[in-house]
Amino acid sequence: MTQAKTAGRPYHHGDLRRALLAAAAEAIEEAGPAALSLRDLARRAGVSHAAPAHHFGDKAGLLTAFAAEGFELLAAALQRIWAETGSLRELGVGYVRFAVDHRAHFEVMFRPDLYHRDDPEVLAAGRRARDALRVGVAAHRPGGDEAERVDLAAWSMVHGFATLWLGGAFSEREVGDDLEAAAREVIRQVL
Amino acid sequence: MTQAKTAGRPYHHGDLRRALLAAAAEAIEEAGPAALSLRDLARRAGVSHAAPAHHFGDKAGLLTAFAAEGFELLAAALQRIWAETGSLRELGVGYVRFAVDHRAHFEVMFRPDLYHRDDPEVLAAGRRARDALRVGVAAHRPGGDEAERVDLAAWSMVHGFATLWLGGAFSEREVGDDLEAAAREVIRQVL
DNA sequence: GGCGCATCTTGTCAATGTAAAGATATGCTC
DNA sequence: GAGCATATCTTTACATTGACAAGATGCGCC
Repeated sequence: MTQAKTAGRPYHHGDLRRALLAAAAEAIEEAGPAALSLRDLARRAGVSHAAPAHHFGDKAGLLTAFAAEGFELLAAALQRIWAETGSLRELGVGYVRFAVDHRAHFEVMFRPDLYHRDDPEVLAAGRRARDALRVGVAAHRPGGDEAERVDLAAWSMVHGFATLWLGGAFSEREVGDDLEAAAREVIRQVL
Repeated sequence: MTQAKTAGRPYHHGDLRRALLAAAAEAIEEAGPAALSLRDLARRAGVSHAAPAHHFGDKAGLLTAFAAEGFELLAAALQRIWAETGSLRELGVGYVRFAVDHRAHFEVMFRPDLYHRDDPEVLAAGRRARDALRVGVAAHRPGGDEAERVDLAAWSMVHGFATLWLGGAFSEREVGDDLEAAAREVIRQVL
């Protein structure tokens, strides 16, 4: 027979890899990375529970690809912002904006115990994102050790702000509900 | 019979709750919170696989207690530092130091999808830690909105630095191997 | 001395990750 | 266009886990 038990479903999905990564984003946004289940992703994509293994090996393999995708997205977003505004502050706001808009990716990217941290693609994508941040600081404070320290401080700042916001650590009284406004005020403190 | 199958093990552990929390710290330091297994903790403590459920209900319950313990430890550490030095910078260094010295606790505390975020004990302990940070900023920059913004910036900064350090996001070239020195330099940027 | 209750064990079940082996489609070669 | 190698997906199976229920044990209190 040419059809599986579920009528209308072809034996070959066609674009399963992409579908699984999209399903992962959904699932993680709903319940966090800890609750992620490969079998649930397979169900969402309409394939058998063992299908994901072919594309990603194991669960960590899937999250590796997911993290790499996230770093690519972040690098692209930061490069676009820098090209359009040339503003270091906007670069920082963009970093925070990315964390909130791509919450699932962000939560996996910086949790390397969930994936294969030495995978070449993740490493390369991570470097691209990191470099996209660095150009802004280099332009703002050119030269030497000073720039290096400002760079670390700026990264720490926006990363911490994004992480705390996502974790719900800020009270309403502290930050209100306007993400970008709050981020801009905080970023101003370090520039 | 008064002995379980493993000779020498009494039926009652005596201090199982504390033993399980200690085992959790070990296990999480070894493999991260995602790989934590209640049955493994039970094995480490030398009790049956269902024993943890009595003290903590379920896995999230155990992590709730673990997070609360972490916030208590953090609050105590910060209060001690403030009392001894009265320095906002040292308060920040202490925050980073805590994250590294109590890595397992820190990694759970700010991941509320792992535990019961609305548990009264966690909420209270979290507030105590938060307040311990705030006093430093209030003393350093007294009065009004400005202090509020500096407070958020300082917290974001040290939290981001600690998180990125723990995640291995910094390269050796960027920070060297001296945690406190690197933290001090970065903190200086926001004060 | 006995009773109530907290503590811990044993047994069980559904769900999950992973591996192995088989089924099906796709594309390349001739 | 026929046949075959290979990528893709399914089925089956197994060990591990979290959670629940029911029973065993012993501590403390009257």
